Amino acid sequence: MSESQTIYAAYGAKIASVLAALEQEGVLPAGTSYRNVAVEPPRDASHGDLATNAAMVLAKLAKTNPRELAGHITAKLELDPSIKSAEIAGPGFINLRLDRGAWLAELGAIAGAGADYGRSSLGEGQRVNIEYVSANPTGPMHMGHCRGAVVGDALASLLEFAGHQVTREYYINDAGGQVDTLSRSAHLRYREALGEEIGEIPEGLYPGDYLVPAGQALAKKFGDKYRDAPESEWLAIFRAEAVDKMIDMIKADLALLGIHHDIFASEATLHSAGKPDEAEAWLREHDLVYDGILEAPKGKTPEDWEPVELPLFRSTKFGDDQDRPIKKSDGSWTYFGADLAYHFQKAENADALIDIWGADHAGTVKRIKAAVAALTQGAGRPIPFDVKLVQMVHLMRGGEPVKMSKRSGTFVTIADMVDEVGKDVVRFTMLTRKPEAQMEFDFAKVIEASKDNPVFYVQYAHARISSTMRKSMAEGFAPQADKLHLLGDEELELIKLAAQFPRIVEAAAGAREPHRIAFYLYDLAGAFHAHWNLGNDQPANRFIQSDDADMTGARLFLGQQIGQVIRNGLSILGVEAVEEM
RNA sequence: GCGCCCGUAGCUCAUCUGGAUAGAGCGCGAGACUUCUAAUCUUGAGGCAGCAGGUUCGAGUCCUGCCGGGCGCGCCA
Repeated sequence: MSESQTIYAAYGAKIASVLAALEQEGVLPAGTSYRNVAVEPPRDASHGDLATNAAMVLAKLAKTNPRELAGHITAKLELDPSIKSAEIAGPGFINLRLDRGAWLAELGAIAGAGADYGRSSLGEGQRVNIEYVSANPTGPMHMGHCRGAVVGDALASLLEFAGHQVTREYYINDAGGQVDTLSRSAHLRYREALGEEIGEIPEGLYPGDYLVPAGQALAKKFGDKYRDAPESEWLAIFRAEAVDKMIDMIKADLALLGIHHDIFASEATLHSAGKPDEAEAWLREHDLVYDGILEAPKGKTPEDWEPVELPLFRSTKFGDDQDRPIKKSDGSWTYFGADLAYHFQKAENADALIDIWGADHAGTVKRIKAAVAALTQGAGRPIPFDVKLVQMVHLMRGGEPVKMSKRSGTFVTIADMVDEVGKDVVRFTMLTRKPEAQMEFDFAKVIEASKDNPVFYVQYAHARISSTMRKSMAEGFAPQADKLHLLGDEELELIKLAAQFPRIVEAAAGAREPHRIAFYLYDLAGAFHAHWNLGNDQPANRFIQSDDADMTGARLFLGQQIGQVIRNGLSILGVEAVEEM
């Protein structure tokens, strides 16, 4: 469906045609831009159903004051039979009150669109590449990766729902020193699997016992061939084998969260394809890479600092504080050197790039943005590139911080978390805070079945609706779309909130903030529960009226559509809409 | 020292990318409850949006400077 079927877009179009008419009459100058004209629900419901700032935004251009221009606009709007009143308020807002029918019709629109209600063409098929997770393949996924994984995945779904063509990508850092360490750690476990007593894991190797199966697999595959061989003979082989194992493990961990990437891009492959060399050659041609000497870092005084000539990328030309080396003094590529080439590779098949990073990488945002700007502008196709920083999650249990130690290899893994609280709780909770703010995750609180817990609250609303549908069907009732005029004012408020879903989707997608969907669902669930509670005091407000099939049918139809919107929202977040609790 | 992020009710957080009188939940005060799922409900108090300027019809939102908190700052990844 297109967004023109939703109520806000429909009235936005009506206002646009009024403005066009005023342009013809000469009240507004020809060719006026209506970019800043907004049609929104007023914050205060007593102001009406819809509000527009058109008169305030355009008054200057029309060489008049906002209230006078508003008069011209309202005069035309009032001719529309579905608009009950158009009032000028405050500095020049125009408040519209709509005929009840206009709102009731939105319920039909929800029913008609079903799982597609709220879907938008905002993205215009733009190809967006989102790179997220990209944890080093040296161990299982742990808490530090979790938030970025969920935020990235929800953002991907959100952008898809808003009409983008999304690629979900994972960058495997399988070329640096850490995977050499992994290889050596795997070799140790390999010797262990061959029956050797390895004792304490030496400092500098990965101690976690997740490498035990990898060692066993290597022993099975190679026998004792590499037990006493020099490192040079097995390092690369063991590295490749171990990385494969780690990636399998990471994929399994991600699957527990319902996350599946389209592309796993290997840094090692990038190197063997010569991409960094290509990028360097191109940058040198354009005088964006030169050989130079870095200044010693400020603030702290490194004891072993030695000035060395290195190939430097002119990131200062694009807003960075310092030019950055793309190769080390031993001639190998720096992480940045490879990452630069990697982003250029991604840019070749996308109209926009998004990276989701941990906040501890904030310091490298400028250089990579500089690199993307240099390379894509140079290639004649500059593309937008966002880096979303995701802040730390502090794990708590009943108000006490959960202790973790990297040294001993004991950290809370994603598998542990999902096992303890469930996928839906992990995902939803990670999305109930804006990503750039720090958050606490308290194991005790997130599984609490109470109003304080947003996951539960939203799912409970959906379960209540489902349960009502089951019960009413059993009693012989059915939702009826043609009795909606029987609905009362409180029910109309619920419809108005549900009707906002498409706007929320577009706003969240535009801002690239999936958490807005979570907050909206919490509001919608709250409104539903409040409405439900009316039935506790006044049985006449209950959904099922055993002596009134028409009223029951109308309310069931309403409930059905609220449930649909909750399902659509939860589906963006990757959280299940449960039928019962 | 420099860069980035954050400062909103006692606490945890929203505020729809500049709109009207800044909203929820927890906690606190006062009431209600043999239920279409009480896995609660109603209601009250509580604010100089860190501080000071600026931009404009209008600023929690944008800009500048301070203050406070967090993160980062080698050729690591």
